[in-house]
Amino acid sequence: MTAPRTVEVLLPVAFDRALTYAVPDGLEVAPGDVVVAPLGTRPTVGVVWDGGGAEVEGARLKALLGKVAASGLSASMRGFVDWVAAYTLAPRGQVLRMAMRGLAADEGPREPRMGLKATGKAPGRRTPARDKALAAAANGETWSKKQLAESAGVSASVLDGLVADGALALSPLPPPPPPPRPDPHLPGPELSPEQASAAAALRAAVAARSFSVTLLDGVTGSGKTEVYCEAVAEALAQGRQALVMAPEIALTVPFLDRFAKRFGARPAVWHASVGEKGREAVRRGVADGSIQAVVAARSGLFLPFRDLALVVVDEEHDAAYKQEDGVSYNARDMAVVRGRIEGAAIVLASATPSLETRINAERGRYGRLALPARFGGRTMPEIKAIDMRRAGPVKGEWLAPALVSAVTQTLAAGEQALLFLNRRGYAPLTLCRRCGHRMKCPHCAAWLVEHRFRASLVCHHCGYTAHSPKTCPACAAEDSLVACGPGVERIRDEAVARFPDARVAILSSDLIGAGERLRAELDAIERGAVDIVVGTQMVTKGHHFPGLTLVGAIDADFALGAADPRAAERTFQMLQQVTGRAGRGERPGRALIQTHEPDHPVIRALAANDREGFYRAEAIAREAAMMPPFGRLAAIVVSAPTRELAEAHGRALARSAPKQETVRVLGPAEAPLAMVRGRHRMRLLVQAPRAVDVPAYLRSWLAAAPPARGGVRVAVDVDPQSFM
DNA sequence: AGCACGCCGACT
DNA sequence: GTCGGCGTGCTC
Repeated sequence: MTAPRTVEVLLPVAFDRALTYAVPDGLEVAPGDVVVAPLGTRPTVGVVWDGGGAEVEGARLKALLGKVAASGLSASMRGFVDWVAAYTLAPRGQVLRMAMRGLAADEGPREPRMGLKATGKAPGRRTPARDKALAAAANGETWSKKQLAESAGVSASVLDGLVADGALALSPLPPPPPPPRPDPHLPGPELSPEQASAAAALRAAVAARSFSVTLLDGVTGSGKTEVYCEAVAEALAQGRQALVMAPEIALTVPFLDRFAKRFGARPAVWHASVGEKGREAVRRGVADGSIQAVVAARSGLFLPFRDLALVVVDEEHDAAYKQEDGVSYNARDMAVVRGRIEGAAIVLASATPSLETRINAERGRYGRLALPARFGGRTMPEIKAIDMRRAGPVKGEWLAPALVSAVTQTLAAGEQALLFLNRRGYAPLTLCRRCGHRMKCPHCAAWLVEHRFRASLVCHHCGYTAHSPKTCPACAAEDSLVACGPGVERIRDEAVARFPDARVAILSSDLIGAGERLRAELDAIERGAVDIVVGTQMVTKGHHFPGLTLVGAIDADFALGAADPRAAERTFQMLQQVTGRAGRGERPGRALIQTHEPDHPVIRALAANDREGFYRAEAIAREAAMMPPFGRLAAIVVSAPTRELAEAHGRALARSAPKQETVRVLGPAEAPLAMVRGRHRMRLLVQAPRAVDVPAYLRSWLAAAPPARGGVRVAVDVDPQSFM
């Protein structure tokens, strides 16, 4: 008797090893095939992985249950899953799960959707609603239930009644026409000479049919989208596929419309709120090649493209590319890896590239295309700092006289002003005038932020919410609690008081809950129905406000003091993005930055419009802070139900770190506790020289680390945003 | 990720 | 006496 044929199958569960299964007679399977395998008590859909079978005692071997018609995973896709799992220290099955999203287990010929058709038979009973429905259906065509109900102006239950009566019958609907394909041969927009030469370089990178990474580094308003769309056009013209990734928030209708305008059809869309049906359709289309262009959030990187020519990572600096829960990865960097595996061209686009991408470009690892000027002869906004120590407002107000007069001029000219403050709510601190008590979060080491509109105090770290108290919880004094510092709500109040005739709108993520309301506000601003916008970082995402000519940054440098090694870079990026909103329309813009540190390098670089100088200085400062040769960063994230457990395990882990002289572990003391979704979190930071294999180091560390008990969980965040 | 197994509190 | 809470560990 011969040994049974076996295959290795990876299953989409949080499990690292592929399992060995017997292949029943008559079943032919090859690596990449989607199969059904028994796992524990349940049949589970998985993928045949390659690699020789490990020895398993015959008694424990189970047999595959069957094969699924769905398109499987190519060798390069399997390689990508393996690579990401190894790099992020995630179980391979968990990464496979991401690569299987949208996979329909019952994939095969679709059953036609059923519609309704008039039979010609008269219904048993006639009512006005039934007459309307039959009149609408009288053309003899098959209608979808929803369309028939809508066009007849009756409810679906009327139609159900007619079906029961035999006047309407179920009938298969013709298959929906395939969605229109984007057409790369439509004439593109007119490009400036700079845009045209960048576009030609990107087209060439795609035409080369090989792996490359190019930073498309263009100031706000330089027309990066038009440039990378030419690269997309090249990929489409070759009959190959293009993926455009954008931070979730940017996947808005205006963005898709811009794409549609260039290519005559909307791209396929892939993000969190696309339903299961839509996902299946996109996955299938991408796998069989019928979909050539996809616009996606970070998870789109795991789609099984048949012939991927190009990945564009728009706004590559955006923190939304980093996934923190489950498999922790940065989609921007994994895009580079995927490109290397697939032999695709990668374009990283940003007006404010991340430091690491700039450095990779400077060191020649990535190519760089620069668009240093705005499109259409428009100028960059003029930026001035207001020294709040010398020319600040009186106590209790937040708008400096110079900013107030600038707003006055702007309003008089019929233009829009934006007052930017990256702090939600009314006031970041509430304290007792009598005893000095500060309202703090019971879970985090953070102050509670007053939200006056909601009459509550909120922790912006963990979401803890309490009603605003009337008396001091420490000394019981009445009317002694005072709001300290500004949030956007407070700035709005001040703007309304200062400019009583102006129409003031507020734009912050607090509005997101009411998505409809946010859209209405954005529309109003775009139409010019708003004079002053008070907003958080939200305003930098996606939308264009052509009438905006003045930006005032209220508290520009408040984040600069933070211990975050990226504080300067983040602040510079944020202020560049915000000030870059001014003057995108017909009229030139300007920006005023209120600061207490006018001599800070970030503020000086902004005011001098010295982008290059800032990047150069910051790169040197960052290297110094990392103490060369240390460069790469990783974090071990400990989470636990209680603060004590998180701290105890964090300390135990730090003690157990392998003593490698070339790796530095920064202990729990340097990384403050936070609470996220009801769990206390602690981060241990790891610094290592570039030559060290960080994932391997972490793997060996965790293998020997004290076991996590009592609900403690340990996750690894190999920070790819480093100088690799 | 599921799902079973296991060991402690309030119910028919 | 059991039903069921979710902590722990396994999955060919």
